[in-house]
Amino acid sequence: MTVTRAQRKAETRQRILDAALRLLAGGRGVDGLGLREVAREAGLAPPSLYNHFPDMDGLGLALTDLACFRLREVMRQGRKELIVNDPSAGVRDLVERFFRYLSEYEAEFRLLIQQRMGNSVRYRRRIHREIQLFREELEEDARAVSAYRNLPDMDYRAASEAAVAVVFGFGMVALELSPAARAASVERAVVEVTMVFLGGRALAAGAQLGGDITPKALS
Amino acid sequence: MTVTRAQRKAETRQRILDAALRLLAGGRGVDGLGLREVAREAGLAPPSLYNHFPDMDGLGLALTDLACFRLREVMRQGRKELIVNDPSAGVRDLVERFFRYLSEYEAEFRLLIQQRMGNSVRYRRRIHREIQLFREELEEDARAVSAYRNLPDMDYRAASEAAVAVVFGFGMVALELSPAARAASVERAVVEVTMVFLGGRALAAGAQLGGDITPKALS
DNA sequence: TGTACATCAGTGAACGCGCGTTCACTGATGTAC
DNA sequence: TGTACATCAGTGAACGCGCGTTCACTGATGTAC
Repeated sequence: MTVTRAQRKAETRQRILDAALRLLAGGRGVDGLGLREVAREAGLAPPSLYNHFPDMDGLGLALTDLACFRLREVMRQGRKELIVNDPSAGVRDLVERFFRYLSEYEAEFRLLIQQRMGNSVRYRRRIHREIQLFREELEEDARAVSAYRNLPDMDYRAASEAAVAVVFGFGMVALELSPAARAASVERAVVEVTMVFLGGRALAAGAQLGGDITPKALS
Repeated sequence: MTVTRAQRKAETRQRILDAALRLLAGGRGVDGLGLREVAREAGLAPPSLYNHFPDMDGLGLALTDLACFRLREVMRQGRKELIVNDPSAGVRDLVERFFRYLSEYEAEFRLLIQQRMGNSVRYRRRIHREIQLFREELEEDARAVSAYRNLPDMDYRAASEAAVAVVFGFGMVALELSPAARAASVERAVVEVTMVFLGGRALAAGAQLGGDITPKALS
């Protein structure tokens, strides 16, 4: 079987993206990437990049898209039955999936977070939308649990938003940590996400700060 | 009264920092700041900056220090009596203080968040420490509430960590919002921080995800 | 299948530009006597 | 207080450098007949 020109082109494009991600893994920002540097890392002459991206900004956008796509792909794998049957296990699954994503695609996550605060409105919007999608899935999951268990409604939007903030907060801190320390964070992350959803229920039940709380017997 | 040379120097230094912050307010990262650009904005010749900072990295560090100092200064003003007497008002006060900080020192906050994910280990550590201090204060506040009201202990560390994540999460999103939209976020932020601490109590009381919750009567 | 032509991914050399930084110098401010 | 000298914040000119990008070209791959 022969390899077509289009296939080779696609491969080269991927090689460029991979090279860029390898450089980003070193901790630098996407703004700090040089065209010549990326070309060198990819084993190409500098002008070759223009055969694949209109300019450096285009490369940045492609990287951002890649990272958005991956985040969605990985975080979409939550199993609905697990979540409604055993919400605790569902939360643990979510957190563990996120930490696995983090260890496997660290550079991409770093890119997302940096670009989220970066200087391009376009990228920021793109990433914001992606995070919103993630939040909406969590919100749906929380709704599903309530429905399945006949629990009273709560502020699903607020709870899912807080949970996302907690998870991404862990992501940002985890980038500084050794693999061992990261593993130790998983438990705390589970605890904190659990707190958020329990707090959502408590608030809906009329609990107030400064008062105590009793769990009702599980049905 | 005459103005000493040292005073003039300090003023010029401040003018440089202000100029840099003004440029950062435009949305760019600190890495994107050019020495000539900052000098121009400050009304100085480019080499003058070397009389105040060893190099551009030194300027970046000074900006980071400034931003850290301000965050601490603003967030330290919480009143302990308010927190223990009326924890709900305490949370609201905290959130409102944060949003006021955000509107007044937006460029500095942006700088902090960008540098937190930036490429200098030094800056990252510096900012991480600062956020930890903020968290520890929150933790103390939560402990104080429990002690004052004879409530059972909870996981104060996890709760304060989650609360900080929520607050900073709002900060990051708020940077994209109009002042009106920001004002509307305040309520949601209050709700979410409340959820976190209520969830801390609920978890300590043995509540589980998927179960319901009853508040005990306030003592 | 063979030939002539078109396409186009990749290249080497060159462009103008703004960067951070250095340096010798200026002149006002500060200091010693 | 007056004078002579030292300090040092600020300057204008210049440095070498690497940047993103352009351009004419090469040669393998693809296509038409």
